[in-house]
This record gives sequence, C-alpha cells and structure tokens, in this order.
Amino acid sequence: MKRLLIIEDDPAVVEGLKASLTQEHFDVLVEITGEGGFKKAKEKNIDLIILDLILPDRDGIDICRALRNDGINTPIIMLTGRKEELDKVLGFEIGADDYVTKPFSVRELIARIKAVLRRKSDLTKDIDEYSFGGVHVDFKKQIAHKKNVDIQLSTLEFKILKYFILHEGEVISRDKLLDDVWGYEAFPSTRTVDNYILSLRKKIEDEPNHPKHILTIYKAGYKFID
Amino acid sequence: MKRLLIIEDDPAVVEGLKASLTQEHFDVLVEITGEGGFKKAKEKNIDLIILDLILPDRDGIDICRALRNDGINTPIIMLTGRKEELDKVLGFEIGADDYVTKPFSVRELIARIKAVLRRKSDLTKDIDEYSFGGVHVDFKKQIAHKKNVDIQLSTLEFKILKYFILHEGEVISRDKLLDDVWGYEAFPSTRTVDNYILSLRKKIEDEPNHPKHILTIYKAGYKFID
DNA sequence: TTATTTTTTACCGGTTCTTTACAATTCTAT
DNA sequence: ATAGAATTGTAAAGAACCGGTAAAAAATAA
Repeated sequence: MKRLLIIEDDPAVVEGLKASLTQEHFDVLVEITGEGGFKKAKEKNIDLIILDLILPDRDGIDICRALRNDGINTPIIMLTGRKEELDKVLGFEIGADDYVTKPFSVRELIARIKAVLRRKSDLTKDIDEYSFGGVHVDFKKQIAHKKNVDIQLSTLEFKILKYFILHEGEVISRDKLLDDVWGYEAFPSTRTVDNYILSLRKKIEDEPNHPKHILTIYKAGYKFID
Repeated sequence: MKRLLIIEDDPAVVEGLKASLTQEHFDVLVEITGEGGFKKAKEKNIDLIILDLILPDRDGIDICRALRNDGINTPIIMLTGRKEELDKVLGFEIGADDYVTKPFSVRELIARIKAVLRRKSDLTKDIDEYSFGGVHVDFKKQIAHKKNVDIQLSTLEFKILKYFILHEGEVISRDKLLDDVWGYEAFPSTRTVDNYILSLRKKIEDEPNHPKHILTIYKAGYKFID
C-alpha cells in the first residue's frame, strides 16, 4: 500500500481528500502546517506528497525546494490556486512532479497520483531475484536456494534480506531496519532484529558464527556484503 | 523482435532515436506526418508507438484518441514539450501508456519502452484453457472438470483461478488480488479472499486441507503451483 | 418472490514473532 | 594487559497475530 502525505491547511479540502484517497487503498497522513509537513516528509517513509502552494507558515515552493535540497526525492504533486499562480510557480522550476489547479476533481487527482507513482516506480530500482555466495533468492515467488537446496525463509525474513541486498555495503542500524521493514506502526525492541540476523545467518551463511555476508558493525548495526 | 513506430516530424529527433533504438534490437519504422502515422499504426503489426504531441498536420492527442476509438490498443508513449504541455495532455485522459517530456535522455526513453512493453504483455497474455493435477478448466466456456467429473465454479471463482494460473509460482497478496480481480471500485475485506480460497480448494484440491496447488504463504498471501 | 453468489463475522488452532535471560564478545579505561 | 561495562549472540518460552472454517447476513440474479 502506498503512503501519501497531504500538506494542506484547509480542513474542508483535507477531509474530502482523505476520505477519497483512503477508499482508493492509499495510506493517508495529514499535516496542516508547512513546518510539520516538512518534518514528516523527511522522517517518515512517504511514497508521494500532495503539497498546497499556500500555507499559513511556510509556502509550498519553499518546502519543495528545501526537500529537494536535502536529497528527498519523494514525488510531489503541487496544489495551486488559479492559473496565474500556476504560471508563477512553473517559472521557478522548483522540482515538483506534477501540478493540479484548484478546484480539481478528486478523480483527476487520483489519476495523476497513479501516473506519477507509476512513472517513479518504473525508474526506482527493485529486484525480483538475486544471487550471492551460492545463495539464490526469488522474491517474487518467495523461494530461496543455497547450493541448489531449498531453504525456508519467513515472509519477514525475505523482506529483511531484500532490504539488505538493496542497500548492499551500507551500514544499517537496527532502528533504521525497524522503521523501513517493520514500518512506523510497529515497535519491537532492537533485540528482535538480532534474532532475525541470527536466523538469517543460520540459513544463508556457510559458517553462521563467522558470517561473510551479514556482518556486525559494533555499535552501529549490520552490513550486507555480496 | 519488437517493432516500434515513431511518429515525429523533427528529423534530428528521428535520426537520433532510430539509431539508438535499432542498436537496442528494436525494429524501427518512422512516419513524419500524423496522417501517415495513423495509417501505419492501423495497417501494420506494431508493438509500440512513440508519438509526438505536436505534428504539422494532425496532433498526437487526436491520433491517440482516434486509434483507441478504432479499437487499436497498441501501447503508446507520448512525447511532449515542456511541463505545461504535459499537464494539458494529462488532463484529457487520452489513453496513452506513458509520457516523456522533451528534452529526454534516450536511456530514459528506452527504459520506459521496456517497462510499457513488459506491463502490457503481463496484461495481454491470456489463456482459454488450462489443465493441472487432474483438473481441466475452460475459461471461455466457463466449464471445469476434475477427473472428468463436472465441478461448479462461480464467475468470480473462475476469474480468481485464472489470475492464479497466469501468475503461477508468484506470491499474490490478498490486497493485490482484490485490486486486480475485484478492481479498484470494490472494497471487500481481505477475509473475503480467504473464503474464496477455501471454496476453490474444496473444488480443485484432492485434500482441501492439505492443498498442493493453492498454497498459503503465511503473512504474505497465496501461491499457485501446477 | 426464490435461488445463487458474494461478503461479513466470529471462533479456534497454529505459526510466527517478540521478549527474555544468560552467554559470549568487544570496547574502554585504567 | 586486565577488569568492568556495554554490546551482541543465542535459545527457549510466551504472546500476538494470522489464517481456516462454517454459518449467517447481504447483495444480486432469475
């Protein structure tokens, strides 16, 4: 399910949008201030931002630029008032992915959200299969082999392994892993992570107590190496 | 080899594209007028059309609409000028599969061509009949047999079974199944899916409580195995 | 209406996940 | 180098959650 962040101060607009988008199977977060929205956009794992141009404390152009400056490439759809406003914005080239002029039909907005997500996701790297050190993993089928012998992984283990592979070479802290794999609604302790590492090592490493792929980085987290 | 049709009047763009796409093992046809392109698209066996929005005689929106009207579902990637032009096009909902804004990198265009072709082929591939483990299903006639004995499936059950067969081996989440089989307008609970699985298993499995074909993937969904 | 299909609901059983406690290791400060 | 503190490895037990299932309710078709 895709998670949307709406940054908009008009309660009427927010309520309508939230209802419709939730119905469309989106997970909807709302912020009514620019500053709050900016923070959420940076902290949380958001798939797309719907950003009002005019906000009481900090305007959309500024937020959009600031996010891009901070390396946040989350797709942004900008809500603008009249046509003139839109023109003004376009002149600046601020890095939004699409623009919708108020008043807009929800149907149109949904179509654009889907279009933008599709465009982005095509270009975002994802993997269906991966091989390393005698291990082959098919994430689409949730099947794994080690030296051509089946190995059993739970769904969560597949997710964790995929996360490590997608971030090969990077040090991943336990908290980061909890945020990105478990999600922000779940709060297991960091020790839960250790147990999954233990389990994964047993299944994919030749010598689980001398791991070659899932390394411990003391006081930091873990690192996956091909 | 996939055959592409480029409808574009700018010779510079055409030459660059043709060279690059030919290198990528595409069979490339070119038309420099809208009318000519429209005819070729209808006559010839084309796998994908790259269509410029602005053409001297007849614009891309019109051609795209006309093709869809005539029942031509060949994938179309639309080339547009600046963002404003793209906005205008997106507002219309004309039936193109993707949009690329000039100036574009050839690399990006190739990525999108491949993405669109892949997407289409997923949806296009279809089956009329299928057999597995003593079960024979005729989707066209909506008839099914198990060991030569009639079994009764509802229309929805046929659809679900077909979806599983078309995605053999893949893990299908309940939400994905709801989206793809039920569609985005209906929102039954995910437990509804379980009940259909229950019902299908009773009809097609030898031991419904030890299924060999429709497997449960805990915390993920279901998987069909022949 | 009646019959059929679809969806919801509720309870049970089982698997996975999470915690916990203790052992082993690594780091730091003497 | 060594002791102590902090961090990580590990296995086992309980908790939480998920899926199986049937029956009732709702929607739809005949």
